[in-house]
Amino acid sequence: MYQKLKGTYDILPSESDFFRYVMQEVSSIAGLYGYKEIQFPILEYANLFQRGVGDSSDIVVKKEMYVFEDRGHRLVALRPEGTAGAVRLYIENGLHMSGHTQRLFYIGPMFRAENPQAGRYRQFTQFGFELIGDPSPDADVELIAINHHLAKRLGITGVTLYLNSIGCRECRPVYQQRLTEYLTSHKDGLCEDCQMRLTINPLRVLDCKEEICQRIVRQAPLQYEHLCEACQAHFEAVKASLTSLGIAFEIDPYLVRGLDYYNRTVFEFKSASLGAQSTFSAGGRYDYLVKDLGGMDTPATGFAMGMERLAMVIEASTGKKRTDFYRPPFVYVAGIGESLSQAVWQALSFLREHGISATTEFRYTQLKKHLKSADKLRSSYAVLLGEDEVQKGIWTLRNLQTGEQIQDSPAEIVAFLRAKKEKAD
RNA sequence: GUGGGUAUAGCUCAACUGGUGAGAGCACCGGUCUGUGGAACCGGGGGCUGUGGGUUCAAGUCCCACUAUCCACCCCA
Repeated sequence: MYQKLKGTYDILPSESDFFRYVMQEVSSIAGLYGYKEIQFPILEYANLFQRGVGDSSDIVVKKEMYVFEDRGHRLVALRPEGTAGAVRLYIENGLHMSGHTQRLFYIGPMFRAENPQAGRYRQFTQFGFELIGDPSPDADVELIAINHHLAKRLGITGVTLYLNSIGCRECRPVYQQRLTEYLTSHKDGLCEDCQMRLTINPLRVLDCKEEICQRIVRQAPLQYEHLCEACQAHFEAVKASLTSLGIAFEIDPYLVRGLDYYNRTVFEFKSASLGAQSTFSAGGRYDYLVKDLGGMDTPATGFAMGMERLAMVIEASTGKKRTDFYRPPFVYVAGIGESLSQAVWQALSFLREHGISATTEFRYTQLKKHLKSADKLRSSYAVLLGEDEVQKGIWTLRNLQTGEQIQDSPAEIVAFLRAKKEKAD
């Protein structure tokens, strides 16, 4: 038997309405904030991601990218994240020439060759929001506000927003220097991994979970205490704006982003209901990336949300299962007897033309079978079509919850159903 | 890449310390019931017990390897 690849998953027909609901809510929020959807390839030149994501990120260092040579001997990769592709799209299509800030969002599959775990897949879905061209603190705040709004809209509870500033290319090296000095002086007390991190990316030592490292880290100098004036002002403005919007946050001085391109504001939304992979949305400012990828010097900020994790959070906080979102066809058409195919088709078409979802089982001729099918599909109504109805040119409509039946002309019944359907929606 | 748990029907799980043809519930199909479903009753199909080796008179059960899956580390959405 063929099996799906490790770290991938199937969405079954009983679950797909749930995911569609989540996606619709997200794109509806995007619309409310004036974000336009963009689409870019899943497959790109591998060096776009190597540049974009950064050489010290684990995606590159630990070879978590799906990279291969295509038939033209081009080195290509399945995108491990969306920002690099979005920025490439921005630059290649000259969107900066439009003269205003670009508010973009995307949704789609991402790929990382990691070992799967609860809430972590090799193929997963992210929706990302990117705000390109605005350096203001309030641009960062807008993205956080979108997360906040979305959580509220989806009925998510028990989430915490963690916030930090990681400085800029002016103040970060100064801080890193101090941090490195401090950590080097305590090198012997650090775990093996951290001794290595010390040379690659000392910031990573900060969120090491080893107790021996934690003891040293607790005394370490903190970035947000060593911000330059401009970064300090930016960070204060973000905090002030969040406070005035009534969005609660916690400063996490050890919050560091895995991707190299971030500066200043970084944030994560975590849920206690998720297990070890508790972050379901994360983002921050990336003022250097556009230029690094060959564009003009352009400030930018954004975030990405993991759909699978978001789905788990929704289930945990609403108590609903994904199958609870299933939407059955509204009407089931039951053709009773032989040679009714034409009448059944006419009824189905008439219903569908009026926006009413309808289905049938062509293979059944007995009413009993039909009703069982309608029951299994969980349809609300059944249209009964036998020789009587066909001769008289009427339909019998059965309410499948109450068993109530009425007979009327197709036009009247469709009008009735449309009213009922609007109520149900 | 590393560590631990698990692997029996489509799903959830049984099968005493190894011992006669591997069971149940749900689901599925059919019948009781040829224009009235959800219930009940009766019947039916389905499993080389994850794969491959080994120990034994005898393996679903014990041992080894592999694979898959879950959880965790690393890291991340």
